[in-house]
Amino acid sequence: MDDGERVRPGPDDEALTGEVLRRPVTLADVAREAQVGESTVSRVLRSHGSFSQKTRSQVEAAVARLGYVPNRIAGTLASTGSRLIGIVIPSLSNIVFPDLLRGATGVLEADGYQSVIGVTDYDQDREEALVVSLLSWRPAGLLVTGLEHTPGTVRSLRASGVRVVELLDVDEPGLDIVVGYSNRAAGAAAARHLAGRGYRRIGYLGHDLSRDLRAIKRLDGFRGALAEAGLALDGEERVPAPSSVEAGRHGLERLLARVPDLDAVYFSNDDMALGGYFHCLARGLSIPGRLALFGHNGLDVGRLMPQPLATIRTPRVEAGATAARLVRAGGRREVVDLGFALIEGATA
Amino acid sequence: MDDGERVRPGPDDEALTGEVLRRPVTLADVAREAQVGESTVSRVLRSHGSFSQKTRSQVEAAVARLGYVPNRIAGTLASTGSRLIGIVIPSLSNIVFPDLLRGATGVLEADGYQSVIGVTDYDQDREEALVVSLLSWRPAGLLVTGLEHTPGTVRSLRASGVRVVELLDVDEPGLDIVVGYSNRAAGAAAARHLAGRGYRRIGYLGHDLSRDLRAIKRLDGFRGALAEAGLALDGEERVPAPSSVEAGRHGLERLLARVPDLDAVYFSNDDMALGGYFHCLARGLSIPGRLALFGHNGLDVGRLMPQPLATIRTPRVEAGATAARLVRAGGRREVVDLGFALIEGATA
DNA sequence: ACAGTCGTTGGCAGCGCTGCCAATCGGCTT
DNA sequence: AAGCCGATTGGCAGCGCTGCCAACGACTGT
Repeated sequence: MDDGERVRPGPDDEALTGEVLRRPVTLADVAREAQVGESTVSRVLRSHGSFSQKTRSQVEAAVARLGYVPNRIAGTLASTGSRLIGIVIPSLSNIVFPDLLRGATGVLEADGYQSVIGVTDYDQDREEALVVSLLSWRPAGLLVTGLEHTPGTVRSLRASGVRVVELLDVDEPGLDIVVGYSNRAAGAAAARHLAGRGYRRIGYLGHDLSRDLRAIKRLDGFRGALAEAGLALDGEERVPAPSSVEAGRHGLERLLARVPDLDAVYFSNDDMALGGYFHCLARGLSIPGRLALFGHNGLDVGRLMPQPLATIRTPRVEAGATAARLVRAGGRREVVDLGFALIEGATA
Repeated sequence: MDDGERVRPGPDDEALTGEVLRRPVTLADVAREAQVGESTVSRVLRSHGSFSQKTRSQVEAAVARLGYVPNRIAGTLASTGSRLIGIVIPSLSNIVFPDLLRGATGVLEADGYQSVIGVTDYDQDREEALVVSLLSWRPAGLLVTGLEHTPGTVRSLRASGVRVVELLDVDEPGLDIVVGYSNRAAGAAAARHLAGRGYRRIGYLGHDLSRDLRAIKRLDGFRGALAEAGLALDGEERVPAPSSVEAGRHGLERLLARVPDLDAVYFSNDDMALGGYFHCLARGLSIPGRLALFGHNGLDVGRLMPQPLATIRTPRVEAGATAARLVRAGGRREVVDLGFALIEGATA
């Protein structure tokens, strides 16, 4: 094959070069190999525009022969908008957020998008830095958890002009699209359930809430509904650590030590509740006779305990999937409340 | 400020334009605003090369005034190597993989890298497609789970020249860097533990192993060590579904129905074992008197059960972190066996 | 006073691809 | 037979940034 002068060594004219030294294959190489123009190769690879069937096969053959992998960095720069979606979550330790990711990546990967993730560790300043960092990749959209952000984060988000979906909370106004459920309402539903069942000495066991705004809202809703039922929290314990089974187990022990005559406990989430359940099992406390337990999230594990956990199932995977769908659509600002479901279980 | 002819509208010369219509701020805008050259701005922003303190402040002021966010797409194209690391995992439902991600993102984010993730759903063909897709972003490195890949995946990986780390398994030769532990050895250790404790009627409860090669290796190691102790598996049940607490609970029920006189069960992982534990609790089977349980992974939840789960703690977060460190280093091919720890617990 | 140095700085050619536009080619209409 | 139209194709100017190189003082040593 003669293609005249060549500016720099190409992959096809130096059989002696080791693989590693060889320069990457570019679209121009494919064009030369397939005897067509660069734009034609580009069109074929993206199935965009028109070209003959013959051209298509030539290009595909050349691509296979050279092992060409398109460079999306270049493609993105040249066109407008990338196929990247940034996802910002507070943690990976709590299964809630992997669930969110799962919902989102499922939809995104099916459409040829890639997810770039960032983990804030519940730190709003870290979130701000991550948002800027993600925006520097010029993503097609951004999913962030929660509605509370620093002014800097809001400014960057606004200025970037990218579509933003805020997740898992609909209790405050959002920036653009909001997908989730009402944590206040969930807390209230839990309280009404417990009050309705006749529990009167109700306690609360939470984790470190200083950064978990949604857990605070649940507690807030819980307290409010309790008050409407003429009740109040009779005991409250907060473990100064992230939510975990361990915090739930040891926290309940401490809570009961301080307030022994509680007849029900509302936990900040299911992990905590599972820990509490284990504590009761270990101590031989009968459930719900001696003590009723109520969680939040509706994890699978709760459903499979010998006595299914009374809890609230939250739409985590659905929220991720819905967000992934909306973040690419051209629609306008909106709030999608996916609701939640109270699971009666057998522990309350 | 007079800067002569301008090719297209800039963000600073059309006060009447709405935010949305305004073209994004570029490095050239910052240079103009700061009265310096583009390369100078670039140097300042990357703290690379030399420049005066005065210049630095001018540039920083201009950046702040314009709200400039660097375009890493362009930066990556112009330079060599991106600040992206691709991470391919089989699932997000099993906490093992979020743990891996956690270890990796912790290290990567601290160094200004971003993680692009892909979920294969335990499908090797999907993995192949994802690898190509991730490579098209020209990542600085790639983390993939496991050592088994399609020929196509291997070819793409090799051809790309990017650093690859294979995770969570060291039982076969790898492509480049390998970080994990021996699943065979873990299975064997479990078997020796059970045999050593005097259990003789041993069963196995697994999930759908057709795609989970590491679980197969554990079972393989388990069987081997059992044989060395003069024992064999007396019962085996495989739930045709991904591992879950539910599969563990119902699977154990079926296993015991078929082989009632087992005195110990080895589970494919802790989720399954937890389900088994719940089944025993529900049925009032005493543990480990009537039946001993042994898991795999060493999840927190197992440690907090009324009777701590006998299991093997695997280095998941450490593997992610180690991989993240090595994938950027210039080192040579190597295998890093992080080992595992047998946790005696109280269920076996 | 002159050449050599070092710290700074700006200019500009790409990086690999896409979008736009013009050119080409058959086949058809009038 | 001339003119027209749609399908197909190639050329090339950027996209925003980095890397290289030359240029420019301000000093220094001789």
